[in-house]
Amino acid sequence: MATIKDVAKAAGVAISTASAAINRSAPVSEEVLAKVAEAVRRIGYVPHAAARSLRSGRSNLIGLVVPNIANPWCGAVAREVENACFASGYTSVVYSTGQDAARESQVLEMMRLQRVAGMIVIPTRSDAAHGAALVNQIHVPTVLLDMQVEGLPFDVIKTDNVEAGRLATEHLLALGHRRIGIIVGIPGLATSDDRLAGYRKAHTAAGVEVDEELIVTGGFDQDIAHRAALELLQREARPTAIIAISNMMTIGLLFALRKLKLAVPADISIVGIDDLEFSAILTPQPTAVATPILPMARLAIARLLGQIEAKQAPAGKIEVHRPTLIVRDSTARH
Amino acid sequence: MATIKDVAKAAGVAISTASAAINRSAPVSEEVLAKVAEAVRRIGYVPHAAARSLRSGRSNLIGLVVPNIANPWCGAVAREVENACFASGYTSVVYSTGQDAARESQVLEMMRLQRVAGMIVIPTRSDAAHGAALVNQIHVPTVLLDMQVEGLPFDVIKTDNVEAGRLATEHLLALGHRRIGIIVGIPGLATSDDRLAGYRKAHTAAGVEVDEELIVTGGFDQDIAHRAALELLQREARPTAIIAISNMMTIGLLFALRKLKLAVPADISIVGIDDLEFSAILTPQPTAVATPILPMARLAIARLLGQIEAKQAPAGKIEVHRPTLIVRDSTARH
DNA sequence: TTGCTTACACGAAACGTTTCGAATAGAACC
DNA sequence: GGTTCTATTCGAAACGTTTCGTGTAAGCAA
Repeated sequence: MATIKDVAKAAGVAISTASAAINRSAPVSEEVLAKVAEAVRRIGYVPHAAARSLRSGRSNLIGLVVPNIANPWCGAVAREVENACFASGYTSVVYSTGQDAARESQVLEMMRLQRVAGMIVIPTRSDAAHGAALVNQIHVPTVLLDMQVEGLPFDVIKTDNVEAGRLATEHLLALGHRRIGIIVGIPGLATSDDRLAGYRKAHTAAGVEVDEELIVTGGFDQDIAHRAALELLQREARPTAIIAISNMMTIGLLFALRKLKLAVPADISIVGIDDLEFSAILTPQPTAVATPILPMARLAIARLLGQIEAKQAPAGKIEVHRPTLIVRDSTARH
Repeated sequence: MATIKDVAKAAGVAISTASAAINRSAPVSEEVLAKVAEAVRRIGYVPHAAARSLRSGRSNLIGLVVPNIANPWCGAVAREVENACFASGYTSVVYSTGQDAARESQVLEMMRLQRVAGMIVIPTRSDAAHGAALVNQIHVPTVLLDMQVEGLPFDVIKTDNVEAGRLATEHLLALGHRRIGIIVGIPGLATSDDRLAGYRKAHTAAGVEVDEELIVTGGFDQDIAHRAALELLQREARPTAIIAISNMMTIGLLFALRKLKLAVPADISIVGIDDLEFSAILTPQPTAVATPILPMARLAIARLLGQIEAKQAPAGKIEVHRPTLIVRDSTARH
């Protein structure tokens, strides 16, 4: 494959001159500029990113660490990141953690191997122990998306998860529901815990006592949430409404309802947190608390690129975006 | 950041010995092996992928070029590719083309810049002109997924799209439908053309004439398909059944039906090509022709890695996977 | 013309690896 | 004890860039 040496030879200039012409990194005469450009075109020269990054010490790789790239929610983030990277001459490399801390550690190691210039990370855990482990593994500008990690000094872009849980619950309480089930994810995970906290907060505000029995753990997967929902729905004293705290969990819940032939919202009301892109074609259309994932993703990558280019340290700033309740047909008065 | 030089110094050996010990690329005594391993651990050394690939001429990057990573279908492919890459010490870099040839060209240029070891490409076009353009841009082992490109000498892993179109149509014809609409994607694109060909084939086999008016072009996007579906559905002489040839198009179609308050399958029957993962929670559950995307993706990456490691040339083999009809509730006798 | 500046072009070093031929040391053989 | 072999270790070159200190010719002021 053609190298810059070939370009230099073809253009009849020194290698360093060719480099300067290609990168416009030093003054070069119009004449030489044209000769080099022509040579590049003729030879079909494309610089070698690895060599470039090795010498310059600057990488053009941006790491994206998500729970699961097959999840459309993550896909949307990836798309935004990819777009922004492309526009700025970076290339994104994506890895999925499967929401598993050990795997996350391996993935971060890979990122280190590739010497990414910076990372956007949706973490697997949010506790201090996890933060302590991670702080030694991350040596590049990083922006945490969707979730804060205790003790990690990076910028965070997240949703107000307490508010998200509160909005969903408040809506159901206002409709007269008093036995509201909630399927949470992994305990100890901030997104999950916070949304549950919002659930409690709404209850307190309404003066309704929380029945701890109605809080079930479902994991963030569709399958596990599905099983948890089945269990919850088949109890003697069934809740009159259920909240699922993530998109995949909502699908699992809807599947369980379908299986048990329960009518929504006649038999039971449903609220999902995180909206489903295809909710318009569901029957009934699910009431949901939407989180502004696209703007958040865009902001995250913009922040990251800013930190990389300006070599400015992260402010450790936590930016919280407001979720919004979208009332549709899956919730009714009780 | 620590380099192999630091490791060598810490272990009290030469750089080349350290390299040999780390990579097990040459015989090294047990004693030195242990010393080097210990040094690596203590210093926290992680090799520099760029330097390594520069010197060795081998890259550990695998390129994945898809229409749109936010599309769950592509996400599923990405996940499989990522998994296989991870297991073999490669890292995948994903780029979306937006089904646009110009963008695809830019993306391939990026892949070239990164000197990927190989690529899995879901092409944007399949005609010979496109093949002629692409053949000059691709210089690494490549496997084409989902679609063949005329004149490109690579292995292809695809579905039998004619059969997919035929299965969907045959099913509807067997149910007594005679006016079957079909929303196709971009004309000239093999997946689209072939599925349409299957539609014609089924008609011929059943001795039913095709009404060309019922073939509308919708693009692969949800929005465009949605508009095309609306147009088709609001005609004087409405078809009694409609086929959508991709997952996103099916969503667009379902949305249009919902908007027009048409009952499925009472008013009209629906078949989608490519199954929707969440079809279980739709009402009615859509009859679909499923394509084995996961096995195909797994096969593609396995093939590619094989070609890269064995340095064996692609056989130019076209592997065709069978689609299967899954009858659910969206189709009824006419 | 001389001296000084400006504008550009050049050559060589360096980035962190791998690779390969050469060096060394001990073991085995005669 | 010298020679040959084997097993390991070493040193230096090379991969394709960027970067930086020098060199040089033209332009300008004196």
